[in-house]
Amino acid sequence: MPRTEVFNRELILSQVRDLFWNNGFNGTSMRDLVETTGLNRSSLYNSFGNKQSLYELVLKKYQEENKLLFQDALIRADNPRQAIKNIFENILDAMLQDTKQKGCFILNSKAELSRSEPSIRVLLEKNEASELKLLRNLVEEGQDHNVINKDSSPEEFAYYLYSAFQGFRMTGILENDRSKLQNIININMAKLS
Amino acid sequence: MPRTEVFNRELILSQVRDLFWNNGFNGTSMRDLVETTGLNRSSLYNSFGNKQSLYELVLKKYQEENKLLFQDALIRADNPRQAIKNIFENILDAMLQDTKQKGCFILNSKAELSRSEPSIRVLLEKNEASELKLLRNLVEEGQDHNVINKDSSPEEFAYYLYSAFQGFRMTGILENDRSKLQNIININMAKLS
DNA sequence: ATACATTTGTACCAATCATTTCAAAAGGAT
DNA sequence: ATCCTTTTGAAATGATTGGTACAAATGTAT
Repeated sequence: MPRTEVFNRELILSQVRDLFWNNGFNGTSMRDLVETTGLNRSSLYNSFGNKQSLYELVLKKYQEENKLLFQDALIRADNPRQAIKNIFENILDAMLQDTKQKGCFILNSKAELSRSEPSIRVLLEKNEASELKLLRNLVEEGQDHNVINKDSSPEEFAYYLYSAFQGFRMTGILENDRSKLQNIININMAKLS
Repeated sequence: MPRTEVFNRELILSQVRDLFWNNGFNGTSMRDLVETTGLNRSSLYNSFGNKQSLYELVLKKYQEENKLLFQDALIRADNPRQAIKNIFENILDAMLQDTKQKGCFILNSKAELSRSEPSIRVLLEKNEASELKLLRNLVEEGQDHNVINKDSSPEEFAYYLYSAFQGFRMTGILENDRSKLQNIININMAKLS
């Protein structure tokens, strides 16, 4: 019965994500999206809704991909302390691979839209809560196994690490010297052991 | 000979700064600026140039004000280690006073414009360089006076602190619980002594 | 009071914005 | 091959964008 979509949905969403990521919501026009995806204006609206829903769609997608960065770090780790270091280094690798130095899409959204778009704020708060939870559990486990010190509570260390990750990503926007960035990781990690 | 301006230049620039700070460059229209300043469109252009120059003007202004936050911290400090703590706490106070949770104007600019506006990038790079220099000197002095440990070089600690400040400000956008934020400061400071 | 440089108010500009309209094209099911 | 639903293409919508033109108002200096 129906005619089927001819485009690669994943590819289109990646292109949309990169555009919003680089230029922000207000710095990206539907015209830009049409041009870089090669999709027709109608197809874009028909398949993904309006500009706002398109943005939320790719922000959610990015948040999921970001979670994978965390999960990969956990899988590769021998212990919780190593897992946290792996998270830092996964972020570092992502930063060095991003030659345009777009920073973190989540943080860019936070800076641009957390005050003006309640629905975006909700997405950001959910992301914060889930990251904090993961970190809290990781620290707790690490303290149980004596690979993380008990100078602060899991909750406190979690906030500290969450803050450190954000600073690390923001620093990477103007700085792409691997050794300077690695040094930041090292000092942060030193506080845990 | 000439007719003189009737408006309060400082007040106008504060209003412009707050608008750009809250909504970003692309999220703020000249119409918005006219409405909130109460100034006429012509006066705005005549006295401050176009939108871009207006933005750069208030970003520079903010960077200067931000520097005062640092200098105040130095003045109030007994030693370099205390000075760094004071910087953190000056930032904390500024964050708690800002009920709209706009974050840091410099970081918002970095997220939104560092890639698309070369002249803004230059301003941001200058700011980074001057902050790093101040922190490096502070750490060096602190190490000389044995109030900061020598686990890392002044340069390394400076980058670490610069990164920590940024993370701290970004965290404050969604979080305004004083004790949670104070806790982040405490853990960061613990790494120095 | 007159002259004059500057600021201000109003109106306007073309370009771009997000979104919609609607007919044409397309492809799977019968 | 025909039907039918969906995806497309092109054009147009009204609103808003940043910026300008120009005359009127204004205040200082003479």
